[in-house]
Amino acid sequence: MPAELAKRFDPKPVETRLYQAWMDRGLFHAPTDGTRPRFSMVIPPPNVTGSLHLGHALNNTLQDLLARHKRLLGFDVLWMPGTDHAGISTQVVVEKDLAKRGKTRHDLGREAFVDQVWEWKAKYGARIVEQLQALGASCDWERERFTMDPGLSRAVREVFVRLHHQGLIYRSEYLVSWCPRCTTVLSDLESPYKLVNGKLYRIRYELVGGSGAIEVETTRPETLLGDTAVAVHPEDERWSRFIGKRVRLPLLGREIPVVADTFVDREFGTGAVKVTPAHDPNDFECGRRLGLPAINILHPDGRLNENAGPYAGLDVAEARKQVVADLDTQGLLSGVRDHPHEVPHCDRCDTQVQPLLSEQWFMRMAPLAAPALAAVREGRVALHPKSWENTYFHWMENIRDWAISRQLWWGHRIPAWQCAACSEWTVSVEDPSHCAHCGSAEIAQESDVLDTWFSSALWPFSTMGWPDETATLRRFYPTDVLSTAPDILFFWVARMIMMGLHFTGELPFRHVYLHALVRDEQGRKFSKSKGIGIDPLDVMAVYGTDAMRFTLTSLAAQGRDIRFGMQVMEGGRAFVTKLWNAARFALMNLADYDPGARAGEASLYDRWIRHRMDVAIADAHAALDEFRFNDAAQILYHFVWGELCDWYIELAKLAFQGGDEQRRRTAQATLVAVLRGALTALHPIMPFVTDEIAASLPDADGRFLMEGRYPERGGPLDAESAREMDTLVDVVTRIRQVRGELELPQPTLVGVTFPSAAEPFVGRHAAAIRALARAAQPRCSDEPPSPTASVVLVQGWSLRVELDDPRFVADELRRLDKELVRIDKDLVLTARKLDNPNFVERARPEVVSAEREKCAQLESERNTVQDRLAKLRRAAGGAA
RNA sequence: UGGCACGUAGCUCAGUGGGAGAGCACUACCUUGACACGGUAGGGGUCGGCGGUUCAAUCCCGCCCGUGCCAACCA
Repeated sequence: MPAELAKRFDPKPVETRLYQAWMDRGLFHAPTDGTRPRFSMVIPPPNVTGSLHLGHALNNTLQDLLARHKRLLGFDVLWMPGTDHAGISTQVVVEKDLAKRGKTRHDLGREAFVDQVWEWKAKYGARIVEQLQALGASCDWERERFTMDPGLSRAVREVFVRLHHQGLIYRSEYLVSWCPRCTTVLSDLESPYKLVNGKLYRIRYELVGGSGAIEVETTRPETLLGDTAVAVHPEDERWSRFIGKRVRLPLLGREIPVVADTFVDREFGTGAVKVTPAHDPNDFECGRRLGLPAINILHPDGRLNENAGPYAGLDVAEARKQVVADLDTQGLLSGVRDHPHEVPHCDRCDTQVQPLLSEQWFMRMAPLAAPALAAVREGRVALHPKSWENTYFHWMENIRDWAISRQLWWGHRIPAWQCAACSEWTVSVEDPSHCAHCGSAEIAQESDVLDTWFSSALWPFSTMGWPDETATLRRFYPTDVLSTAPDILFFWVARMIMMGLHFTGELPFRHVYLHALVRDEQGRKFSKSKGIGIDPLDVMAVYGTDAMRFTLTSLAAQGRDIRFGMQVMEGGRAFVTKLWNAARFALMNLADYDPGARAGEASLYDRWIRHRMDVAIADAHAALDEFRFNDAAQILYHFVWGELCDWYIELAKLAFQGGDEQRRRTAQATLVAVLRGALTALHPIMPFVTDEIAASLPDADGRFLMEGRYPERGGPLDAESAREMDTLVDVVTRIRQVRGELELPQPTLVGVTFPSAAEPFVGRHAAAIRALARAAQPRCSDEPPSPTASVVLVQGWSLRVELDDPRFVADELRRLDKELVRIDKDLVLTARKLDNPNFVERARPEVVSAEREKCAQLESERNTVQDRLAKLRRAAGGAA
């Protein structure tokens, strides 16, 4: 029995109720013993400290769309959800919390602090999951994973140990990017460059023995405390006489050599550069080449250490001020100028990163990158949009070793133990009791943890139980699609490909969809720190989740960012409402619908709308196959609004209001079928409103849309029927145009006269023409038109709209003049082409003949219009 | 600095080697029994600029300008 639908759709209660019902029914759970085809994805695990932002909303809407789409195609779908432990972010959050109580993590000690983080996670970690659920995400929550779960932690250890044994993980002293606030090393990717209004200081280094000085320029004068050389270009004549001599380091008085190295840019500054191997990447390389010592002047917390002599204890900024002042008073500062330049900053806390020499664990990337590069190059993994592949190649070809250790407490502690007796490392999955090298029991585990991305790189298989050969892994790995933000292409996607290939021998996914960046109305990137952003939960509260999902989907064009302001939501909401109202109309007319009754022969209108639905759904599927989400949304929007509502429902009213019982029954059957088809097709984009409506349809059987299938295609619409429907649409549209152009008062019923050749057509569609064009009963006659008629050409017929009022003659003359101008304009363009012998000879024949046809058509129209104009003018003149 | 995108109606954006499209906004008319978050019609664009290829360029190519992303970065 059809239920009544409320006058307005109220999203909130429906969303809560339906989501719970879907969960209760277990619709999101993917069985491992299924026999149907399978489809799987892993969610990009959001940061456990995070909350849903619009980028997540977009990405997860699209993934949910794919998941539901595949279910409707009959796949067993696994969408694996979970969160990651976000080492630095989470630790920072909990530390801030502690700071409010005047404590640091060191007050608690490692173990107690980690307990504290787990507590925090238990309390707030579910927030992001709840938000995903509010979005409608149909993840298999029974399988939810966290990167620090025992199973995933075991996978991390397993991978670390295997890579270490394979020589792909090593420990080494290296110049790393160091965040003094977080007191940890950062990877290159975690330290983006930002423009800083720095200064360039010119400093004199006096030659030992006193015959002159070398001037160098630097943006970080305080690093001179760690200088171990001054370098010049070997072929630089200005400085060649200094090479091999020694200069006196200002302030500290240390003697350091002048060396030659080709890395020096002769064009820059004085052409001489101070060398600080412990605190600058270029200098580090130079120092290695020339065997220079490296003097570390920094404490991990960013203050200067004892090597800085009198400056020890100052932080970098203070030291810089002091050093500059001292240089100045000693007359060694010969210039200062502004020098804006790019300096790496900590991705998490925005502190300036300090290059620092330290012992770290590294992963050797080149051997892992090679097969991952080949996989994309050979198309075994496809990136969408394809334009990202170049970026991927470039990065992978120039890949550098990955610093994987982090000086944090929250994360996967590195499974390596150093022996107090022999200093060797023992690396093992199980905690060892003694040194593998000398047997000593005095071993201590490395205190560092692994970069969070190390565990994320294993996500597609660690979530499925690897290294065990689980049923889930067998059935759902490798996955089909990964959808994610382009800014983590290297952080995450590339590393997953490398790890997947290395450890499972398979690519972790076939397709990578890199979604658009969501910006605000001014085109700015959303940013937590700058307070720029729209909370998707606010959007959902105001407009409804379906409206937001639809809007985001319709804006998700490949290769383009999304500018999102609240007002772009209006369209999505209007569409939800339109669908709702169409359903209300249907239900009003389905009160006595009998699903069991044999439907009679379908009318042209019935067959047409079913066909249009088939086409729309097929087109939408083709769009989804190519990740053209916006096209899919637009195709279905146009079908529902522009065809179902604008035409079919208006035509169905005739069947419902007329007295023909058989026509009414077939229209009912068609309406139910088409509405259910439209709801099913839209369900992946707008799951809530569609399921809510579907449950009210008279053919509802208690199952949710997701448990069903897309409608099966009917036969094609025969050409003659298609043409007839086109003609009807044209006729109605042309009459409406005349009404509009002549500004006829809306309630006026106009008379319409067709040529007698149109009699069969008019006989079949008189009711439709009357209703849709607001016309009186159409007539058929070949008599010449009366002077007050407006004549339009449609599908070869000369159609008359009877105005019956001489006042409209002037309007009609104006309308015909306008028409003539348009025709003439087109005619000139066409004639110009046809007069060009090159066109006639070289253009494709079908183009030429089409042009000829058009020309003939235009000429005939022109004659008719001119003829009509002449007659009207004569009549008007005669009357005057 | 290099690579890659993008620049189309007032706004947000589709699109294509053979007469420029949608939604919103705007104008006019319409409170017709699904819907004013609506209906019908209409106005509005040298498709960033300059060259080139072509019978034909908004589309292909080159250069330039503007915007963005990615990568690198000279101390």
